[in-house]
Parts: sequence; C-alpha cells; structure tokens
Amino acid sequence: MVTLAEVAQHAGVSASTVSYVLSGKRSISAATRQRVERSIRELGYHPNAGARALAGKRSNIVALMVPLRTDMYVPVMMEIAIAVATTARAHGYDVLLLTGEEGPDAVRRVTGSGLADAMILMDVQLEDERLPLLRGTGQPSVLIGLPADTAGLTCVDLDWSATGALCVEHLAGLGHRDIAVIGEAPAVYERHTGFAERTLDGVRSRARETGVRVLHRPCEGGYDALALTLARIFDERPGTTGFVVQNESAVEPLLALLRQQGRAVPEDVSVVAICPDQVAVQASVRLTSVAIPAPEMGRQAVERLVAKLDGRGGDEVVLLTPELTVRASSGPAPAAP
Amino acid sequence: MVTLAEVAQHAGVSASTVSYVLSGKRSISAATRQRVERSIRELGYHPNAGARALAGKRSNIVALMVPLRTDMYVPVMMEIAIAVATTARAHGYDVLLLTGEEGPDAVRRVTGSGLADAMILMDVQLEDERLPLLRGTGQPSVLIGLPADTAGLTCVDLDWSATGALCVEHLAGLGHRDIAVIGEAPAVYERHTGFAERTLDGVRSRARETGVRVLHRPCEGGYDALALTLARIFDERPGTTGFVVQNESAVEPLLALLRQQGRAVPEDVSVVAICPDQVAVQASVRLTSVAIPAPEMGRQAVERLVAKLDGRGGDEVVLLTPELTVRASSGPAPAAP
DNA sequence: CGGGGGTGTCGAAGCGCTTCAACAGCCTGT
DNA sequence: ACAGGCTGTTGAAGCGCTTCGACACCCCCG
Repeated sequence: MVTLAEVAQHAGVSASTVSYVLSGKRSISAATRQRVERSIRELGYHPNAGARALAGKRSNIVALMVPLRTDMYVPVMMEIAIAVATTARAHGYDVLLLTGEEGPDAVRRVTGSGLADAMILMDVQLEDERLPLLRGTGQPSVLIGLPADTAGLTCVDLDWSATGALCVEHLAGLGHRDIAVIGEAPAVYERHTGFAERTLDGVRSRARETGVRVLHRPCEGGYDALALTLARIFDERPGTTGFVVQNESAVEPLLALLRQQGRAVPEDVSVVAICPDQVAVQASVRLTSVAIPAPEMGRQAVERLVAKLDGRGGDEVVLLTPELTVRASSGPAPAAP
Repeated sequence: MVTLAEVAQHAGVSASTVSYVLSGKRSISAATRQRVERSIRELGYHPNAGARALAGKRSNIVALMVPLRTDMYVPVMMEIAIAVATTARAHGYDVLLLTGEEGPDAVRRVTGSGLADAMILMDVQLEDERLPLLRGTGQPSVLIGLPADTAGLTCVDLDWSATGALCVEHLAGLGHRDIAVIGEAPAVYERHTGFAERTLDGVRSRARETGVRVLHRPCEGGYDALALTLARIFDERPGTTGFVVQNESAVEPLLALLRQQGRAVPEDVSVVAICPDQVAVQASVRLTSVAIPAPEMGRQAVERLVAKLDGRGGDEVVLLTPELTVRASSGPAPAAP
C-alpha cells in the first residue's frame, strides 16, 4: 500500500506539500503540483481512508438508513438509494448502508464512532423514535419523509397532501362524484407513516372543496386482498366511478378485476395511480398517474446534506410539487344511469 | 466525543487495558473487565472508526457493489442488499454501498484506500472487467453471479442451469411438448449476464433429453412488448402449451393476454415462472414457480466473505439448489386437438 | 523455600494523514 | 537599499486506537 510519505519522497517534496496538493487548502506552485500529481499517478496512490478520517475529523461518508421491511414501494426505495449513492459520489462522499433494524442504536453508533459525517433517514414515521437523538446530537441529517414535528430538522419529500388533492381534482374535474381511495396495507397506517396519512388529508380536503364523496380503504397487495376490498367498495358505494390507487401491488389486480366485472376503463370507471412512471406505462392500461419522483428525492436529500456539511443552509422542509400525467385510464364520468 | 483514554481514566486503568477488554485479545480479570465495561456504558463510549481502521488495519466495512441500471429484478437486488446489510451487521461489519457506475475504478479506490476490507459484487457479467483487478489485488471478494471463468474467485448464485432444467422437467412431466421461454430484455443477453444464458442452457439440454421443443424469446417488460412477443410465439408454434417466464414484469401481462385470448391457465396453457415467491403468490393466478432465493444469496455471500476475512476457507463456487413450487398455473397438457 | 510458568496490566511506539506555526526567498514601494 | 508583505514549502505535533514487549505478581512443584 502506497503512503503519502512515499509519494512525497518520489516527488522530492515534503509530506505536507503532498497533502496540500491533494486538498488544495494552500497554494502550491504549478511546477510542484504537477510533479506531485505525476508521482501520485505513477505510484497509484490512494489516501488511506482511516488516517484521513482520524486526522481530518471527517470520514467523507454519509449513512443511508433504509427500511428493513419491504411491504411498500420497494422499487422506489431502490431508486432513492441509487440516486443517493450516485449524487453522494459526485460530491466526494461514499454511502454507508444501514437497515432500520438497529433503529435508534444505529444513530448512536454512527454518530459516536465518527463512521459517517451525516445521515439520511428513509421511511420516517410521524413520531419517529430516532428523531430526539438526531436533534440531540447535532449530527447533520436529512429525512426523506415528514415527521409530525419538523422543528430543527431538514426534510425532503413529495408533497403528498398536494398529491392527494391533485388526484381528486383531476377526477372531480372529469365529473366523478364518488371516489374510492385504495391505500397502502393497514400496517402502513398503523405505524403512522406520514405520507399515507398526508395523502388522505389532501384527498379529503379537496373532496370537501369540490363536493366529492370519498371512501378510503387500506389494502394489502395482490389479487385476493384486492378482490375483497373492491367488493366492499361497490357494495357500500355502488355509484363509485373514480379510483385513486396508492399501492403499487394493487394496480394490476384492480385493472384485471374491473375488466373481469365488465367495467371498462376509462369509459365506466377512471383510475388514477400514485406510482413511479415506469409502473404507470407498463400497466395493462396506460395509467393516468402522479409520479413518485424517487431519484429527485434522493438527489435533493444529498444536496441538502452536503450544503449542511459545508456550513451552507440550515433546516428546511423541501416539498416536491407533484405532477399528474394524463394517460389512458381516466376520462369523463359516465352519465348517471 | 468520548475517547478510549477517557474511559481508561474513568475506570482507573490504562488505555491498553480498555482496548483489550474491547477486543478480547488478552485475558483480563473479571473485576477489571466489569469496571471498564461500566465506564464504557456510563460515558456512552463508541470507538472511533477512523482510529480503529488506522491502527488495526481493518475498517470492518464490506463494500457492496450494486448495479446502477434497474432493468431487471429490482426487488431481488433490494432483498439481496438488505440481507447483506443484516448479515454483515451480525458479524460486526458495516456495508458501503457502491453503484456499478464507477466500474473498475471503484474497486481500485476501495482497495487502495482501505475503505473496505472486502467486496461483494452483484450483476456479474460473463467477462466482467472488474475481475482481473479483483484477482490481482488479492482483495477478499465474493461475487453474486457467475462469470465465465471462476478460477481464483468465490461465487454465490442460484444454479440457473438447474433452474431452467427444472422448469422444463416439470412441464415435460405434465405432457407438454412445445414450450416457449419468455426471457429477460434483449439488453440483458447482449451484455452477457451469466444467469440468463445459463438458464437457457439448462432449458435446452433438458428439453433435448425429454424430447421437448423449445422456443426462446427475449422480451422487454410491459404489455405492449409482451403482446408482440406472444403473437410471434403462437404464430411460429401454434401448438405451444407451456411457458417458462424469466422476467418479472412479463408475468402479469402474460396472464392477462392469455386470458384475453381465451386460453385458460392451467387448462389450456401452463405457466412456470422464475421469480421471488412473493411475486408468484400475488399474481392473478397463483404461479407454479422456481423461487429466486435472494435473502439466502445475500446471506451466503456475507458468510463466505467473513470466512475469508477470518482466514477460513478459500475460493469456492456455491450454487444454490433451485426448488420448484407447484401452484395453480400448471397442469397436464391438453389432449392434442 | 526457591525457581519456573502463568496471568493480568501497563507504557510506548506507530498506523498515515492534516494542519499549524515557522521560515526562506522573492517582489514591491518608498 | 531595505522594511514589509507575499508565496511556497517544511517539520513537527497530534488525531484515537492497536499491539508489542516488559514487568509485576501469584501459584505450584520439586
């Protein structure tokens, strides 16, 4: 393993000069710099991460805490993780992958050991037990998702409330008066994951404004669960003509079951999905949808974090504006029979 | 930040004693150990990762290189990543997330800087450009996936060839004589990703043995692409009664299209999928499938890696035995018309 | 009762880097 | 011509930990 000292010797300068060439924290003459850079290349030198972290008091690593469970939005999580890794690298940071498993202990461990300079937390609950720690330690951090109280925190998220409102608005504008929301699995609501509840808030308040009736039903993914849910919905509100789906694994079953029941999409029933664009265009009916901008969320989170680490910018809540794309699954409400 | 020296002072022992309590590399009297452990707890001490890496020459970090592209098996990748992270933590390692983006440079960087003690590579191609480096540096590593030449490498993978064979065997055993394989996207074959080609090998050789005819067609996911592919298949081989699907995003479209064409599953046509169990049971017809044991692959990879880091065990190729679960999508071939 | 072999603890060296204070040389202005 | 200010470079002091060799001390055996 090549060390800085060896590079220095090879280039005929002192170790500190090499260090300054690397960090750019002091001016170095062009001649010297080039000589040093040449030695670095020739010897294939890479600074030792541990030594650097020890002496410099920064590891150049950010921790990313992903949820352990995979009961929702797996592709979204993956896309966010990849965007985080890519953006972080572009800023010279590496990414440490933590699972939710360790919970608050992971925060303590990472903070205490100086393993990472900062953290990004995903799957934030409204009352998340990791938050007091984060507030306490002063560890720079960014949440992907909004807790109930954002004081002293930086958060990045899709504006779920606006997303819900947008879906209702679209359907209401097409003349639908009875709308059903097929939500995430009950477990997601039970652990008070913010986005699910916020979406619902947005849905309800816009429904009130537009005079639309809304029925909300959580639903596990898959055919069997959805068949049951759908039956109950039509049982309770036979006049339902609009659906908002916030559960990737319910999208396809819904389309199949509607077809099977002889309800044409979009002639008889309109469907708006909240899902990544890829899912929307690969479905059996190209779906009118509000996209979940996963890569943008990951990118934003890292940008905020880097800003904090550089001493720029403080706490803020970044809400991404949802965009609805009209495709083939939504149309005017059928005339009342 | 609490340091080892402070713990030592608090416990009334020397720094080295604390270090030995932590590492267990020398015997310490019960009394002293307890005193030290108490101080550690009271002060909330966490060893500094950088210092530890510098002095101990190991970072206790393993790098995981995930593919950047998301054109296949996203949930599988995610499950593997999570299994890797979980298993690694159980062995005292943290996981550094690298994307394929940097390619071989990432290997050089991580090896050279001592950032990680070892690497796990996913999405290995038959002739992977990272392999020469890996062989050269002597960096402990495990591949998830099999390259063409495994000499000097440790690999973990599902036995894809056996998987292909198993699918054919099942269908042949049910009397199907004409089988179509709906494969991954063409791009996957073009970059010579081992698993796709190996599956095909297994399919073909067992087909030869059982006297079954096979037609293989790569296919992008989604309805439109599959509709085209399916039309071509029935055009070329109208007597096709068995399908093997190795592409998650083609599963549901296939079922929907078959239904639409009035071909009943499993009465007229049998379908065997190669996919995670969760996908198989959530489909509109519960699918006979060979599971992709993602968590087991991640776990095994870490176990091998840890064994190597501990100086136990050398290079080996671990092939997981595929298991076929019969569900509702396969049955006896219909009598010839 | 004395020497030999454990056991338990300690001090010091050193891992490879960053950074501070210091300094040598040069240029500028008066 | 020289004080003063730059610019470019250096040596040395750590960062917090691991580990080696040394050293007490105690117990057991002859």
